Amino acid sequence: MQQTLNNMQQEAVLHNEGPLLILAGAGSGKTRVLTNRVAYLIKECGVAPWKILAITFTNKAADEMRERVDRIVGENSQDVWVATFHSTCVRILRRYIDRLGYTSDFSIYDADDQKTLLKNIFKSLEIDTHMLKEKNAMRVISSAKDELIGPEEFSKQAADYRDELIAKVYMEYQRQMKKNNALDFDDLIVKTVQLFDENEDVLERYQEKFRYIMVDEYQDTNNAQFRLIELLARRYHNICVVGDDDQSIYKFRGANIENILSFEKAFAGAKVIKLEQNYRSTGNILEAANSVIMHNRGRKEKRLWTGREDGHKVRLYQYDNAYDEADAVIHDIYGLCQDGNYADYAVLYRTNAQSRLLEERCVRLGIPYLIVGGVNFYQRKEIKDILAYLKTINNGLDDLACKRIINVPKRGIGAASVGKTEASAMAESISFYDACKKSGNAKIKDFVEVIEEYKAKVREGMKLADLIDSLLEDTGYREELEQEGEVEAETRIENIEELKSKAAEFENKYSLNDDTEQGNLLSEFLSDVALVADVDSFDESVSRITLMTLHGAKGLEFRYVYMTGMEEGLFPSSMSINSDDRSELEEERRICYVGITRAKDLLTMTFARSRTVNGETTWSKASRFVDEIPDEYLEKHLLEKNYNASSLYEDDYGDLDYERGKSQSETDRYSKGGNQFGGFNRKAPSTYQKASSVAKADHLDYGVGDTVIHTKFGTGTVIAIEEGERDFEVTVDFGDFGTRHLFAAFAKLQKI
DNA sequence: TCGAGAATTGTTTTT
DNA sequence: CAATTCTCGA
Repeated sequence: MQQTLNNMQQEAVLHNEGPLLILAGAGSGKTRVLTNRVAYLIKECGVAPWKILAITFTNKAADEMRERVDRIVGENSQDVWVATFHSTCVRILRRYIDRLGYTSDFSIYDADDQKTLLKNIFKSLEIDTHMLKEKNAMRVISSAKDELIGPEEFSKQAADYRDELIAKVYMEYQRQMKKNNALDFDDLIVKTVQLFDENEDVLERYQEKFRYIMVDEYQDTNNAQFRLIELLARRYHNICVVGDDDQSIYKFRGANIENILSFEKAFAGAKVIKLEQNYRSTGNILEAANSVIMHNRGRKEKRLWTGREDGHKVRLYQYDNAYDEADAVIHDIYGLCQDGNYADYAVLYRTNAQSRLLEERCVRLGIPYLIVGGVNFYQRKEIKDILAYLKTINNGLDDLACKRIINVPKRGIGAASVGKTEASAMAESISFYDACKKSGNAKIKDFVEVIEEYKAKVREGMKLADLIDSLLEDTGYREELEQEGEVEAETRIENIEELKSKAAEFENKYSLNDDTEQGNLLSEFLSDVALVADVDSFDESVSRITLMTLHGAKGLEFRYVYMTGMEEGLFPSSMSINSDDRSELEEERRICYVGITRAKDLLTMTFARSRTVNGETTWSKASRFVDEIPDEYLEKHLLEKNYNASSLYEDDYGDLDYERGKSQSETDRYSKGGNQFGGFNRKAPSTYQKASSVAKADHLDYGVGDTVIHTKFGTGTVIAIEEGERDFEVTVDFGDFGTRHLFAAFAKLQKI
């Protein structure tokens, strides 16, 4: 990053009063501008830190920003309110939500919870899921909320039978949410807007508090979020938003590029500053990005430039199938990474499902990796169970949480008893938990007793970690897990331990904080946990390859980036290709643009002729986005023979540089155990760099026939050791885990 | 009440 | 293909 601010950046920093729209291209130093702006406001303009609000998209971005502000401003910089939209709203709501008829210990429902609730609603409304699927209903309701359309209004607008049905579901959904004293992610924004709309005094308080407002990743805001900041900034107009229309990739979540245009309308006289100098990528990478994004029509004209050297051309590789692709990419990284710092490498893909193959290769080669995305820590079963206990203790109105754990671990309370209690709750219109209290069922009584006991413990100020611990013992949860046995239970217990330490950490932070906005500890902890995204815990200081979706990579940068699965139908997705809405394809192109611009030094794009999707083998050609990059920026490595449909049944593999094993039919590749993955002992791909012996040991302290232990696979027997140029390649039979080829330096095998 | 096996369903992307 | 949901027998 450059030492001083360029002219445009400086102008943005110095413009401290009145509305400001910064159109910041990828890698143009927008975070730097934002942080410097905060510093300038505090140090030069004498603005009190607590009057500044900076809204980011992820917690990670918020932490990063806070850290950087700390570094420049020092001292009372922690008074600057840096948070995501969602956590900002939670903090406001915890304080004032009673005005809307909820209580401040409200629960936050994630997608799973929403789905459970919807399922119940579908059942009670007797909706045939062939007519309408929960998921669709959820999507429609969510986008209605993004547009601040409530159930009543939605009902009025309903155009057809399906809409009317959804309106009914929406209505019931909101009713139940209220009854459970719960809000979903969308509600957090919607309810805050509603709070402001209906309570002039509250709005005024926050307008006064937040005299200076900054919004990062502005292109990702949806209408509700736009409305929120518009309300807050209405009084003083000191609002600065930073965004890039080319990086708007969350349309499916309601993000509205139009917000960039409406900004100038909503805030008259807004100053607009463009940042077009890129400080991140080499010339070739940037030109590739420019040439791709040029094909979009709905965009503000701009062209990024860089002062950096041209660098290596963008490498393009074609492989026969997805297995080869994964294999080659990971091998390539292994070959390229001479300094052992794998944190410089990211492998990106369009869909989470693609991570599996890549992960497998990393495990096999013993190369450290981290998958970001997929299943969030907090949505694992065991964690959600514990959290449901905490929610039940904290918010007796949360029926969902209570029902989740009433028979976990098994207490012999089955569906029948639950149904009976549910009915009586309904009849008396009380919460499920209150109905439990009144229940005559002895087992349910025992359950209630446990919860009551813990409510008392919380009141007495028991530490969160201790609370979880004793919960595990008292309920027999730990015991049940242990009986379940073996490896599974162990990782689950480890996860719970992890949760305990996070709880302890949170409690420490909490007790140090004397913020007036904070409510009770348990509520705060639960909402903190609910709003954590997987990217948030991503730590770039650890040496490991990062595997994630292109969406997940937004806002990050890596020296080496691999964009995999560059195939028509996958990326751009077939959905967007078949859609008659051109903008869907443009969104895909923006995703591609985001991916390309993550790379600092070297970008590699790969695609495969065939790939298994949904258990079916599909054949595809290169993504159109690849074709949109002129040859002058590309270094192509294509297979010699192009696939065509007529040669499907011919021997199409003869000219490849490796043997394709006869037994490797599409179907038995996935069979468990054994070393059935083909292609490993083929000639290394041409990208496989000359090996150096950085990590290579001069000898191994085990030999053929020895029993060794591996951290992931457990114990195994060494079958063969081959001395490669760069490292020893060891073949080990791990029994259940099959036979594996491993690099000795990474596998860290230990003789036992 | 609960587990095992059968049937069904699905794929973008996520705060 | 895999994950989730459904169904049926004990």
